[in-house]
Formats: sequence, C-alpha cells, structure tokens
Amino acid sequence: MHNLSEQNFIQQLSIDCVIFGYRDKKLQVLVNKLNFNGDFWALPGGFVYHDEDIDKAANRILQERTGISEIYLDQFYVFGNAKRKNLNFIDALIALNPQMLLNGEKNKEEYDWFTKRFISIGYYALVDINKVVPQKTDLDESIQWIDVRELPQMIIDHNAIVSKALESVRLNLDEKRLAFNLLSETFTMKEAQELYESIFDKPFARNNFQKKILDLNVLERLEKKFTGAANKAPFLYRIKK
Amino acid sequence: MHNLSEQNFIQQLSIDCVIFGYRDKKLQVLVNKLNFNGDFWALPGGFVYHDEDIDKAANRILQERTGISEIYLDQFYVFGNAKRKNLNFIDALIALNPQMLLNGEKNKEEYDWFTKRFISIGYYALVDINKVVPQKTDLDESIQWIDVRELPQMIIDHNAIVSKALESVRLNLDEKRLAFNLLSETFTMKEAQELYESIFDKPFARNNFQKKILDLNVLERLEKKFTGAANKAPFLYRIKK
DNA sequence: TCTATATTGTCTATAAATTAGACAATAAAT
DNA sequence: ATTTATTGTCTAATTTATAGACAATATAGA
Repeated sequence: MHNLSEQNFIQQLSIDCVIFGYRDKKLQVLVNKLNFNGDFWALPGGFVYHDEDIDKAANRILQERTGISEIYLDQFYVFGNAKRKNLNFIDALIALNPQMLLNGEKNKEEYDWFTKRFISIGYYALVDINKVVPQKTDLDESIQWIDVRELPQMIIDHNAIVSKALESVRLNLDEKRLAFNLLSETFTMKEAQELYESIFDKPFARNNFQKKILDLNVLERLEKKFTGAANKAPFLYRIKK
Repeated sequence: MHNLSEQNFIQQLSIDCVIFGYRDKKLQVLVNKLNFNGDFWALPGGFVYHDEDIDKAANRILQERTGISEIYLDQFYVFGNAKRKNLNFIDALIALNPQMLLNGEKNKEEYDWFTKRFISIGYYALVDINKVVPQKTDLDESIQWIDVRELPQMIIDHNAIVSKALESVRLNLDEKRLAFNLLSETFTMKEAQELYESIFDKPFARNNFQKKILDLNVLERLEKKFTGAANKAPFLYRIKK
C-alpha cells in the first residue's frame, strides 16, 4: 500500500474524483476495479501531500489516471460523516484476501491508517474521452469507463458521490458551458445536443437548442462535415479561442 | 489554548463559519476580535472531533456562538491552498503578545499544532439576528455583528471566505428561498424586499418583487400591521408551515 | 371634519424570452 | 430526376418578465 501511513499525507483527508467522459451517446464515469479477490469498485482517489494545494492534488490524481493535464476540475462537496470509514470495506477485503495479513507489522500500521475515519473532498472533471488513456495503478485490476446509469455497487459512499457530482454538473452547466469539455475539439450541433440530453436525461427541441447554444456566442462555425449520410451535411463547431 | 494539540480533533482540518444576520437594512456578519494585543479579527471557527460529522461540528460551533440550534447551514467551499497557514498570524500575535511565550513546553506543542497548514471547510448560516445573543469564548475580546461591506481586515483568508460565502448565498437564494431565515417570524413585504436588496446590492421593482415572492407560494398572509405611519398599513407575512 | 400625503396592493400594458410549428436547403439513395 | 432524411433558420404562439397606472388606506394637518 505504498507507505500510506508514513505521514507524507495530510491525515484523514482524501480526495475522490468523478471523471466524466462521453461516448456512444452516453455519459460515462471512470472507475477502477481493485486488484483483489472480490468485486471492489472505486472512484479514482488519493490523498493530499503536506505541501500541496488541494486543487493540485486533485489534478495530480487525475493526471495519474487519465494522462492529461489542464483538465476542467471543480470541487463540489465534502463528504464528512463520522461513520464514513474504510473499515467495513477493508475488513471485507481482508476476508476475501487473507494473504494480505502475512507480513504483520507493517500492514498493521497501514490498517490503522486506512481504517480511520476519512473526510473526502469530491471533485468532478469533464474530459474528452478520446484524449484519455486510462491508467491503472498496481492496486487496480482494471480501470474503465462505465455508463453513469449502469455503475456497479462501489465501496463506501462512492455511488452517492457520483450522484452528487452529477447533480452539481447539471446545476453548473449552463453558466459555465462546461459541457463542451466532454466533446472532441470539433463537433456537430447534433452531437452537442445528444450530449446535453444524456447529461440531463431528457430531450431538447432541436431548433431551439441550436439557437440557444449559438446565442451563447462561445462557438465558432467551421467547414461542413461530410458524413456520407443521405442528407444535408452538418457544420462543425468548436469553442472560440 | 484549550489543549488543541491533544488530538481530540482531526488534524489540520478546520471549519470556518460565515454567520449572516440582517439588521438596520444591512446584511451583517458575526465576527470576533481576539483577546490579545493587536487588532486580530476572525470568523467563528473550530475543529472537528474524531467521532463528529462535519455538519454537526459546524452546528456545534454555531450554537456556541449564537445560542441557537437548528440553524440553516450549508457548506459552500473548501479552502485548501498549501500556503494556507496560521503561521504569519500566530507570529504577528506573539510579537505583540510576548507574554504568550512564558510557559514554554506546553505552548511549543500548541504552536506546532496551530502553525501547521490547515484545510478549512467554509459554512454559511442565515439566522434571525433577534434570536441570537452572540457568545464570546475566552479567546475573544468581543464578538459582534458587522456590516458585510464594512468588515475590517481579518486574519488569514477570512475576508476571502466571506466573499465566497456571499457569492454562494446569492447563487442559492432563489431556489431555496433561504432569505426568509434572516427575517423575524413575521415581516412585511417591504422588509423582505429591503433584505433582498441588501443581499444583492441592487434595487428591485416593488410591484414585481411582491408578485414574484407571492408566486413562490411559500408565504402566508396574516393580519395587517398597524405601523402608525401616515399610510395604508401593510400586511404581515410568514413562511407557511 | 375634510383634504393632503405617503405607502401599499394589485391591475393592465408592454417588452422580452421561450417554445412550437413550418419550410427551404442539401447529400446521397433510388 | 425523384425521393428521403436531416440540417439550418425563419416565423408564430405562448409564457414570463418589466414597466406603468391607479385605487385603497392610515395618519397629518388645515
């Protein structure tokens, strides 16, 4: 467990990241499956070094998992119930993975560190899924994108963290025009609409959606995109520099 | 300093509260002046016990300072820059208060605890100023309401915390109708309008303000309030139960 | 007592924004 | 050349917001 207990980090404070991507007309979240017996799913997370800004820490965790930096990133909530502990999760993990107990002394330390109550700061990120090559750590069996509406049961309160993150994204989307971070650099209006529909889980009227988005005055129109389909070719757009 | 270093609390995590009240047509914030030489102003704040929800901790701090419980309370931001330390503040305090250094050993411990980097969770509260009797702790010389637009320079980043809190209140006010928490139980429409005007620092049209607020359908109209003024008596309103 | 004055409550008219409906333009298939 | 599906945009209808107007009323002052 990488010397977690060596006090490199601020004690009892963690960061959990809800990394949203968009593919196949679905909003996806990057989650990892832990490299132990049993189905333990978790959000990418980590801890804060003593001399590190919390925003920097969130960025570091994100970069480790996605390979990209300069990501749109926003803290959205602090999860701080007293009963918010890894204890149950760790005990379940150990029950299924008795080999973990072998070299006792060191693990005892880490067990003590890790089973304490943790306050976790939730961050969400909106990324262009095509630019991301998900990176697993050696704690992970795998890391993958999963439809936000089809997430497995995750450890601790990670499902609740995703729900709260989605709620925050919906609230902040209009004013900050964050959504375009989820698309590739150029996109059609239809793609933008489908993205909004998958975020808000409801349909938008095509004509009015186009007007509303263009009235934001943040997009520039590029050449047409010849799709090969039997209809008028749509324009491509990208965010104004 | 009350055995702060005794590890009753989660390390390096604090809570700062921006308690808003409303009086004399002005939005006010509860701040305390520290009981030392020098003008050190601070927001009411505190720490989180190991077995305490962070929301409970914020409530506890609020109750200690205002005497009231069941307060509307919301976390709005985490202040977590690496350079966010009490160090400069403490050193300035000691420079002006050399007597603090007298019983060395114990103070050294507390100095070490208190000058570490702290991550602070910001909470804001909206309270009926008439129900509050501000309570000072023995660290305070005084505690008082000050116009949010006339706050003195405060320690660390407390001025920035207030700014961010006010921003959050403005963003959340419409949907949650929090504002009425700042008024006494019954109030006239004019009082409600003046409150909104002082929060948003801009005027509202009287006729449309009344319509908008009544259309929210959260107020019930009571009897008229005979003010003694030479005009039609206004109705009193209160929040529907 | 009667009139003047200031403020309140509410109505209507206008303006702005949103939503719904319509249709021409176009790229490829038939 | 005609058909079909989709795009871009226009206008009409509806809803919401803002501005203007006026009657009601509680007291002051003539």
